[in-house]
Amino acid sequence: MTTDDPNNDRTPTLADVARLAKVSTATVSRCLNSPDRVIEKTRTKVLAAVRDLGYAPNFNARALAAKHTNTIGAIIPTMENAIFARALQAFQEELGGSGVTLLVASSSYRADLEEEQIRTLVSRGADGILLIGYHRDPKIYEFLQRQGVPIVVAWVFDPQADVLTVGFDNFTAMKALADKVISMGHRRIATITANPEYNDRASERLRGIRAAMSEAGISATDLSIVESAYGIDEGGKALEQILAQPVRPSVVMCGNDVLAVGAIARAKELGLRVPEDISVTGFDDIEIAKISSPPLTTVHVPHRRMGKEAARMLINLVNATKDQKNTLIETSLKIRSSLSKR
Amino acid sequence: MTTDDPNNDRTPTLADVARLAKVSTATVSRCLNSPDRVIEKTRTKVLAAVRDLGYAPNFNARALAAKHTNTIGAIIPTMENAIFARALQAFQEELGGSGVTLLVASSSYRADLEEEQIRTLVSRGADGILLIGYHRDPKIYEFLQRQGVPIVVAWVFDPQADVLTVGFDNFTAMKALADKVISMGHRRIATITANPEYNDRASERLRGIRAAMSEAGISATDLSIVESAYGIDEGGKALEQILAQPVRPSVVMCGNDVLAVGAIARAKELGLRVPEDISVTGFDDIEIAKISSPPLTTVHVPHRRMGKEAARMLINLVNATKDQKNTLIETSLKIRSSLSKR
DNA sequence: TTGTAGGCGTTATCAC
DNA sequence: GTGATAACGCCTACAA
Repeated sequence: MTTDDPNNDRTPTLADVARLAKVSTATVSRCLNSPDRVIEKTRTKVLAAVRDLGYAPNFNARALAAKHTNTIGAIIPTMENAIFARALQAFQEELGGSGVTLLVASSSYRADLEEEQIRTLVSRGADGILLIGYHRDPKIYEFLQRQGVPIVVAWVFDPQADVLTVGFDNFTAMKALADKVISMGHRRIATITANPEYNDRASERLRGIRAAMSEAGISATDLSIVESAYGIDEGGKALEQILAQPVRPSVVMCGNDVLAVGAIARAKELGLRVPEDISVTGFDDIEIAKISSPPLTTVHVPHRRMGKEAARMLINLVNATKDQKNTLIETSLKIRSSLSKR
Repeated sequence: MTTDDPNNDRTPTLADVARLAKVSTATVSRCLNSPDRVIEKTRTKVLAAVRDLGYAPNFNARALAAKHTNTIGAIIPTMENAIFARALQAFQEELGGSGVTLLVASSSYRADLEEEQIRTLVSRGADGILLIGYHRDPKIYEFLQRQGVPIVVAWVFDPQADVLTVGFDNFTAMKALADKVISMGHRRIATITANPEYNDRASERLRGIRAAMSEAGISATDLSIVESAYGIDEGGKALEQILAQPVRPSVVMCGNDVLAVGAIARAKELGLRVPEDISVTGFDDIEIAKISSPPLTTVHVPHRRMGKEAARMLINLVNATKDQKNTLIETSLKIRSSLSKR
């Protein structure tokens, strides 16, 4: 065998294909990327060589030369939650339909990890990035802008923001639920929320509850707040904290459905009846809300629609097809039996 | 400005850093990759330049030159299921601890998509890949081997397989549960399962039920099988199919917990009491199993441990640290009140 | 310890 | 329609 015999065991390259098909590497490249720019006969010849060699293009080399990757990244707080998973699935489906592949990372709700992952995604050449929630170090937005990587922020709707958002108004949505709760006679309210300091969805929802109470003339001191990580067990523990307080609330408004079903389960374990002894509400309307017993009163969020819309916006943004605008996703109240009159 | 003025708006490169720090690109590269191979003084100088420019290495260029990416890929059937999410989270945590980043893709339980994603991961230069389940076209294994990309297969334990596996024995685990079910007096059994043809976990579990029945001298005709996609609603629909059959079974053994809670919810909606009128079992022991009402009898699978172990094996495999061997993850029965004596 | 220079596999700009 | 050939940004012998 001569030195430049292509038939050794390293993975085949464009050059190998070109040699076998007796054309130039440029032609092979064209066959793969814009087949119509090459004559039928040579195309079949090249494609045959591709198949014979089991050639697969080297993505990194391609990205390096082409300066785009047909890849969009997404950073979600966690995969261990149907909420994000559902939206992400729709996001991916929509992307796939346009031939772009998705790169996912999860930040575990940690700002430092998220920042790291943003840099990773950028250095990997993501053509665009999906982020959850608006609140983060301004430097990150500057960085992204400098790098020329377009982003879309989901889960919030904010026409004021200087980035594109797709989502709903967390304040209004939770306020609507709180209005309903109050209209049913509840005065002493407890809430289980994520740390609102670094989570704008959580802080807006909390603000919604406060606004509703204030409007109804209920003292802010009648709201007791427990912060908790998201999780079923965590919801249960938070409920225990609430019950340990001197005055028992008549309703517990939870930051999401996962916390809520955890709270319900624990309440029942402790011998309380839901909703007779204590009402519970959630947020998101994921599948467990329906099968919970009692079924959960919650705010319905069309996650799949949001994911799909985010993908559409991002694709258009990357292609600079046209000016995109913020898009509002409508939410609605889902009243089920975990909430009853006081 | 001269033509080679670095101070324009394209993103900075190694060369820019080198110029600013007045060293060669090789030195900059070394500073970043093996800092100890360069003297303190020049290192600080270089690092300062890196910061000033906001330089971030181009991942694709690095991968192209270095021929490895410090990246491991994982393809899971779906993200919309806590089962995989939980294992994947642990997988990622373990990888992160070793400085390797994770690339995730989800195949939607479709063999064709999975194959495509495997090729994508390979062409992106993944140093190793995690796959779920052993059953797939042998050509894929050949391809992976030719490309020199090591893999680990999770969710199954099979010492016979010619690839590394980490998981449990689906047959034995489900048989143990079926043994228990039968010991409680059940004779007419129904099962809701994923299509066993392309899902070796499902087919092994089904085989486990059959073996237990056979050992107990129960006719195979006393098993009624309903195939279903995984999902809460799907579980409910499958239960309806079961109830529509002439003879009602006394127990429904589900392929996973998600199907099981869906079946329970639907049964209750239809006025049946669980377990008095019909018992239900699951598989996996995810969080909803505990909060289901009644709580779900199921097979406990330590998903996080499995994910962590998979990461460890893959890292060692990539580094060729030492010979890896198949590792067995122990499962256990979780008996809760959704199963009662016949 | 540091610098020089060739190469990694593609794409894209030119000619022809 | 096709073929040379120069980038793309980084790593890594090899030399100094």
